[in-house]
Amino acid sequence: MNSKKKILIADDEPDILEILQFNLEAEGYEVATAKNGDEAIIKASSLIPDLIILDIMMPGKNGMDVCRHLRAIPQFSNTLIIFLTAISDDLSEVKGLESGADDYLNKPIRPKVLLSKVNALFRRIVKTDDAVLQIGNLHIDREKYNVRLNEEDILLARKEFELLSLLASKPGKVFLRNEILHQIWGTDVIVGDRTIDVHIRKIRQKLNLDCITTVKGVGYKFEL
Amino acid sequence: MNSKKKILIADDEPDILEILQFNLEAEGYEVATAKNGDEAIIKASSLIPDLIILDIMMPGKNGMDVCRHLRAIPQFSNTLIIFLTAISDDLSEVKGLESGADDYLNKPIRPKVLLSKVNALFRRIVKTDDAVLQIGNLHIDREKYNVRLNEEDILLARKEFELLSLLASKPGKVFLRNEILHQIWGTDVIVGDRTIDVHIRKIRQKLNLDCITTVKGVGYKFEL
DNA sequence: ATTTGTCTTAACAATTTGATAATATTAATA
DNA sequence: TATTAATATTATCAAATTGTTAAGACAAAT
Repeated sequence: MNSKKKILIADDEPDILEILQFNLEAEGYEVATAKNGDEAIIKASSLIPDLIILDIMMPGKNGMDVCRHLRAIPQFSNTLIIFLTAISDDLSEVKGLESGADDYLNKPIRPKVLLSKVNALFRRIVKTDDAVLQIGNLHIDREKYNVRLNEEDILLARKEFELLSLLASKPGKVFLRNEILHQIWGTDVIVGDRTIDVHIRKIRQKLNLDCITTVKGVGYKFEL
Repeated sequence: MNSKKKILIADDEPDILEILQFNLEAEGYEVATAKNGDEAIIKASSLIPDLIILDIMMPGKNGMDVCRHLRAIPQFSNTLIIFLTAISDDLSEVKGLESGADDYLNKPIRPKVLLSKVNALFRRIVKTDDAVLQIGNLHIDREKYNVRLNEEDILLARKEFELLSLLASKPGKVFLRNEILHQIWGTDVIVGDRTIDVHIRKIRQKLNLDCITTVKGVGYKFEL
């Protein structure tokens, strides 16, 4: 969990490779590069990167070819893939679902955008994966439906559990009341204005821990 | 915050304007129109749309002229722009130029294609949109709804946060009072003249940092 | 049939916010 | 400098928002 994330970049322009490598390494990632599609496939197989950034336009095997090739291998079925596209590229084909990319990035590349995108992808993947959340000494197991705080089990009702689980899935993020309603009650169910508050109160009471903050006029957030 | 996305359409053919406007409004967007390039520039400056759809061929300033003009203004450096092209237009020129458009749409227009393209662009931009602003030692996290200055959290009320967030999104740019009103209060809400001042004051007070400059007779700008 | 626990709501309290009015201050200009 | 227009400041109040409690409907368990 603590190991550096590995990223493989494939592009035929050395300048691009260098810029990306520099920025990503500065951000703490381990970076490998490939100058074309075939090299990308070979390096991917040996490195098993967590994320692969592929230029769409490359001589020989292009980005989509590489993507399809890799996706066919079970080992890479869940690897993150980002495409680099120039404005002149025919996006329609890229966007056609089949390509199997997780995101796109337009050239010219803005390092900040790249980094925020990469970070976001990793954040998302980490979040999606975890059935068990561990924040400080608070333990939330979404499979077993239980919550433990300081080695002590805490009984939460279903709605309370779902609410806490949602908030804790992204510590620090403020969930809008609407967002909460949609996530937990669904888009069509209509409940009164105070329902969320009451559940929040119960969670606060049961946990007896100052971990849910109200952001007035906006929503709630979970924070250690 | 007014979350409806604003779209400005510029075309010299009234029929086209009408069709586009109808379809986009039906999709939930807020739409404004312009009959030529100059009008487009003027309206863009006051509305600050999220997306601008420009016909390539217009009398006077054509689409590319408008695009170049707007792109030169920092405020519009990241605004989405879609070109409308007729088959007879010289596409090589359009594509070849680093005109700075985000996508193209061929006439005759198919509403479905238009909508899917527009939606796709917004989806992408949402992801790209930086949730975290970092200016010097000031940290603004729009997702966590918090502001940190020198490692210390600062509590801002919602309007204050939105206002600071807006100003800080383009450091150095002067926001007209009108612009601020539109962005934060929405186009229909009417508030008194001194309301903005009071919020500005509170931000200055809470941050205790000389970062918001008054430009008399014009507006405010954020600058560290 | 009774008990238990969950979820929602209503009612009201407590709190925070945002807008305004009134006044002071500043900057530009004649 | 006097004048004026624009902004700053301050206190105040109404509105918006959330917190809290209790009670009732319902379902599951006993």
